[in-house]
Amino acid sequence: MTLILEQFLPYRLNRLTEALSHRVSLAYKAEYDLSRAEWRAFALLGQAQAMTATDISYYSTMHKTKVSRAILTLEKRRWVRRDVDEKDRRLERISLTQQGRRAYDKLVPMMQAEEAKLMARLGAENSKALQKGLAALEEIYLEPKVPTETEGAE
Amino acid sequence: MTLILEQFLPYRLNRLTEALSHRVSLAYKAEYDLSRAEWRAFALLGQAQAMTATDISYYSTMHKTKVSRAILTLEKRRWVRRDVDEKDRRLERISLTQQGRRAYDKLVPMMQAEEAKLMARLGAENSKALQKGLAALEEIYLEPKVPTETEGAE
DNA sequence: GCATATTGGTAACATTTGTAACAATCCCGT
DNA sequence: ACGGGATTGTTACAAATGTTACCAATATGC
Repeated sequence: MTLILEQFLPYRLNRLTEALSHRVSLAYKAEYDLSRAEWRAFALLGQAQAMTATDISYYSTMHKTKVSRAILTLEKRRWVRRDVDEKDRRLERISLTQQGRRAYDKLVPMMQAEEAKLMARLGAENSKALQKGLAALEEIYLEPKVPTETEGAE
Repeated sequence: MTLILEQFLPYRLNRLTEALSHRVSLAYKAEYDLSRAEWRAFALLGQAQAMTATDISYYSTMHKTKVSRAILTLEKRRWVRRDVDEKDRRLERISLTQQGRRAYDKLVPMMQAEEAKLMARLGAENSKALQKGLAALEEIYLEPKVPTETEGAE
């Protein structure tokens, strides 16, 4: 009785995630000395106009205290700012500052270049297969949840 | 200029890995109170006859001190044992004890059942696409480091 | 309206993790 | 055979992380 890890999905995903995340981190670490947590929060904020810390936590699958600290660091760099939501004053809507946006605009092309390079190496056919497979997985495991809902453990 | 994270491979992989790993962890946590690190080392050891800590570190993408500690814990449970390699006395060949093997034999079917359930939900076509895509990725990012002779059957 | 529960976010504390230094062993050229 | 350098694994200490408790604001139930 043996579990063949080379065929076991969590194992494969874990190794690939590690390898890819590490590769990509070289760019934002070298350029801006961002931690992984900071980069993840930052990238999310670059895409949305404003998010709450809870949103970031959900989409990044990072613990909320980790997010809290990442945001604090980004805030100190003046890359993000917070505005208390006037309708629900518990909420802090976090968004990029102009300075943050400039950094973002510089970082994104590097990431896209890396991604493009990868896709080229994969080839059209494999790339397509991958997209299809991942999309199917996401549909099963990442049912889009409304961000404001509570984080059920599972 | 925006990086669309839903299409960004490291982001997608990260979320999926988290979701799947968490799902799977429910089984070994509930049954045996294993940590993630312990489970990973354990699963590797179940598959090979014997591995060194360095091997485990490489294949699990875990830091070597983390591996060192996981092994210690497993050893205390009498699930694994170490034997100093007589040819190279720096090496410790780690392997499952009989007791460890029994636990492994109990755990593996649970994991396989989970995997099978997932594949069924994915469907044959998506599953095939996923396999293909991942295999291609692995070829690029996980160039097989030649396993040390330690891993081969002797 | 008022008490109570819930939510978003932070802080304090304890645990876990990684970095750096270490001992033991081996390798290799001389 | 010797010595510098590499490799394996552990440990001490510092940094990162998560658990828990907490505060403030809001929602809910009576």
